[in-house]
Amino acid sequence: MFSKSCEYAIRAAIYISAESSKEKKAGIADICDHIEAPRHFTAKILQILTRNKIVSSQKGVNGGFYLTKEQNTKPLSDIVSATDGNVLFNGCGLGLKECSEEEPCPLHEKFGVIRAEIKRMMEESSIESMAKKLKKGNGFLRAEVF
Amino acid sequence: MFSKSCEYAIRAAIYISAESSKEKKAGIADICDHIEAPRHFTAKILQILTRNKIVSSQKGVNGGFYLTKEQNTKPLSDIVSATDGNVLFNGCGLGLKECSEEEPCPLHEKFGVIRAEIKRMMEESSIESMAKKLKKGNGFLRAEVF
DNA sequence: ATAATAAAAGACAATTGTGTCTTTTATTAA
DNA sequence: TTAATAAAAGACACAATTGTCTTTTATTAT
Repeated sequence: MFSKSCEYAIRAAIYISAESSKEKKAGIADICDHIEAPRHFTAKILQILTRNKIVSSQKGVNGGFYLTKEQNTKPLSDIVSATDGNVLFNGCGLGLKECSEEEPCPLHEKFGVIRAEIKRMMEESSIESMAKKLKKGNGFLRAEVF
Repeated sequence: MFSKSCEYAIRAAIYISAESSKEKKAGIADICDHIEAPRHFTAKILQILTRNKIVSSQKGVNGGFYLTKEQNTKPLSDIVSATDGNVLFNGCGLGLKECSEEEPCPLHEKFGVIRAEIKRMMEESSIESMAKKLKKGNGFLRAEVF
């Protein structure tokens, strides 16, 4: 469904949000530990998110990634668009460039419904609402090590 | 959502079904013309489908691909499983290996609903029902050239 | 000012997905 | 039985995605 980049991006953003609520900035090493993601690759992805103003970052001592109040309210759909583009939200299920109401693919109608629901799900899920689940202990971003 | 392989596979299967209903076997060149897909790549994908008994093939003169009555009733989900595996139908939206009811990712519940609907959509759509739309002229597998 | 820190950026490597071309095998019409 | 046909199979080639490593830049505590 989503690319690896997107999966890491969402998980990282949620973790950063949770840490931000504790007034902490999160460093890459810390983030990757907690979401079980490859370090340098995730660093790149976070650069995309900062360029798109989805997360904030600060260099230097005591620096790291964090979210402003406004950024916290952003929907996961923004992360998907930034990493994977909008094909998932707009594209044809069978990959046809010219698929439309006038010239639909055989799956057009059914797929349209699904696509709209995916979009709605991601638009309705804010980063902070996801982080909230983490903090309440009924949400995980990696397998727990006991 | 689906891989290119899967998109071509579904489109090819639907076209073969439509031709089959006219008691015709479809050759690769013909198939690729009608679904706008790369020839040799599609040939490979059709090998996967025949190995999985989703389509039938016959070599030699007057040979080609066709569907038996039973194969015609198969759901598109079979094609997805054959080409892309079952990650889309079973996997975690955020790519967590260990995501479960007990240890869910923050998107678990919402994504579960979507995933089930995708699965249902593909299980409820038979190859022949898709081919029917083609034949009725309200379904296309490529941009029409006028 | 300096050293330590941490993100940004760039170069590169490995893997997977996609696509092309050629040879082989099976089938059938003649 | 032979020639023509069409799928199967195998060897590559190219591109995109994913992942690693190193260097640079900005920030801040001292």
